[in-house]
Amino acid sequence: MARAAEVSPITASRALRNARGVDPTLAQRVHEAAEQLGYVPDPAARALASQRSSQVIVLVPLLSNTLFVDLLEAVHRTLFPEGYHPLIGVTHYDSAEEELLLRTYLPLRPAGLLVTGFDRSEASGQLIARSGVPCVHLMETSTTPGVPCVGFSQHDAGAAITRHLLDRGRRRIAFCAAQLDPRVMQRAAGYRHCLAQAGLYDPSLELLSPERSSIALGARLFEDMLARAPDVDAIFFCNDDIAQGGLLAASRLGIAVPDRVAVAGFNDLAGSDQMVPPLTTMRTPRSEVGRAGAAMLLGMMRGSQPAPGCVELDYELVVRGST
Amino acid sequence: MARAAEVSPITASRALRNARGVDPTLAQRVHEAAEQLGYVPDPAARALASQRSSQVIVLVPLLSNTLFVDLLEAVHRTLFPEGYHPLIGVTHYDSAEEELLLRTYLPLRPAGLLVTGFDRSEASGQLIARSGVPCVHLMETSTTPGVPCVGFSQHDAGAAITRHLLDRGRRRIAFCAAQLDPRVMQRAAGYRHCLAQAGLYDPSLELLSPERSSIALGARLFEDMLARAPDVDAIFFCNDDIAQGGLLAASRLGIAVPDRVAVAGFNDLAGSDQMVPPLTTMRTPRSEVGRAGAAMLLGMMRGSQPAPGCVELDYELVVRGST
DNA sequence: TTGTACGCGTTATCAC
DNA sequence: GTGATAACGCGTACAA
Repeated sequence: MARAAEVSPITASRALRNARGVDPTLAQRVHEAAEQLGYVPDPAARALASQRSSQVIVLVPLLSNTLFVDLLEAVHRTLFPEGYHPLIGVTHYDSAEEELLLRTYLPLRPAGLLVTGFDRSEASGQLIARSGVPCVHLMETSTTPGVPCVGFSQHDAGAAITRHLLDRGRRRIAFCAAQLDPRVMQRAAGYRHCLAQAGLYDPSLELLSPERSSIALGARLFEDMLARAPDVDAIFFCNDDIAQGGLLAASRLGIAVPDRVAVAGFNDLAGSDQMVPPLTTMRTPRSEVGRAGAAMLLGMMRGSQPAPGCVELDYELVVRGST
Repeated sequence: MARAAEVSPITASRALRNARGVDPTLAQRVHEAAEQLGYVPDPAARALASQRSSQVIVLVPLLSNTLFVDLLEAVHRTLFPEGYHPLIGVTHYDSAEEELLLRTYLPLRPAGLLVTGFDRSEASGQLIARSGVPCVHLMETSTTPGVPCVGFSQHDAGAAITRHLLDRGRRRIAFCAAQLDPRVMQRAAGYRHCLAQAGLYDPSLELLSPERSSIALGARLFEDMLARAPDVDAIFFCNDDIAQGGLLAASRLGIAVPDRVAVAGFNDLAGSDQMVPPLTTMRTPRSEVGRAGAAMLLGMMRGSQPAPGCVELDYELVVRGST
């Protein structure tokens, strides 16, 4: 290949990497030769020599929540054109799985690492830190300075939608949650904070299930909640999927929404706008989190000087018929 | 590391790969030494020397359809414990994107390749063939012998659910579809075939939209279909998400399901059992497709002698309240 | 700006 | 069953 372009191998190498310090004429010749020969540099040899691959490990809890699909989509759109290749790992909210994924993929010497939230095992944290691989945390914000992260305040967003229910005149506002991951618990804290300030917090109106979030579970939680506290006049579901399940249960049981019970969700997932009635929810900036997080990582991978801090994004209340 | 175990590097290499022809005593010593040192073989060096990595490229059209998420989950569960690592690529039903992904990832010298269906560009097909990488096709079946694939007959499944509607006494059976990928069109063919045999095929009852499948689109298709042919007494939606949208539209418009119009979906996605009324649908074996496809690939990667052919799996009609 | 010499960490080959 | 040697195909470091 270098022969075809009549340059030394190293010049070809530099030209193909678009490294600086190569005569444009030679670079041109190299690119043409590569094109004609269909030459593609071997990523393995490249990784071995440079101790760095073009892969970026992206760890998400699930793919069954479209939230993370949107996030991944944005990450891909941002990284791929820059020559970095996302390698998706699914943790299932399991720190042991996350650790195994890190042990498996960190030896690939990835160029970067994108992880969800801050909650992980001690061992995982150390694996990341000792690897020296640039890492950005997504979906949450941190108060610790110097930690690269892009997210929004789950706490405040949870409080904001609770306040919306208060503003609608509701007084017996319940909270139904599943999964109970850190971000859900932060929303729960926001809910409590908001109601406590209003003097309306009642622990018996919280229904927390460790089960995997699903539409079917939402239906069950809705029924359980109404059976337990028939006087509830609003329910804040921690995620749109269980909120949709709640709305469907209401429809099945003939319970008027929002007249008898208002229903609010979280994340504005697909289909929420099509429910009957349409679901009030909090639109969270997951695509923007993916984009900005990947962009921050790009900077770090290329050796940005100023240590990037924490980027806090906005969420948006979407008021629809269910409240 | 080899020093620590007091053996030559090559013996260590063989021991760690569990290659045959190593004294169990030495192998033991090597494994212990690796354990103590926290030694992990470098995948890049391994790939460079052996011309083969442990990665398996998996190409799916979308992640927003939980069908493919289930598929990927099963693939991961099958490959990962065997030391192979799925690398997910999303094509968005775009052959140019698929080709780019192949051009990008094939140079990694993956151990195997898992692709969705048979419909791809000439160039993509050649890239795969010339790479020599073992490849299994998923979700469809092929009549061509010798092509490794795991799937089911989309055509017959489409015909079967249409027959169910006939059996329910419906005579004006419509077909609503989105996305219009090859598998959707095969279901359409099954629908036509079934109705034509019954002498009830009416092209004006087909509504095909190239738009991306979604709940919102399903609602729109439902309304359009009823406006166009008020005498429709059943609608077969090509996928559960648009079927769910149809049911929600019916609920919103006060159209009785199934009394006025029966509704059937396809794939049995999350939430279909929670609809009001619950959605009749075709349960497709995507997890089994993932598992069996990955298992077939495992055989090929390890050099199975008998060229694996086509595995055809079963689907299952799930009758619920909507019909 | 370009080139030389070397090494990255592992496995293939072939001898012992 | 085990080991010596070489090579995999690039990039780094330094020299020119």
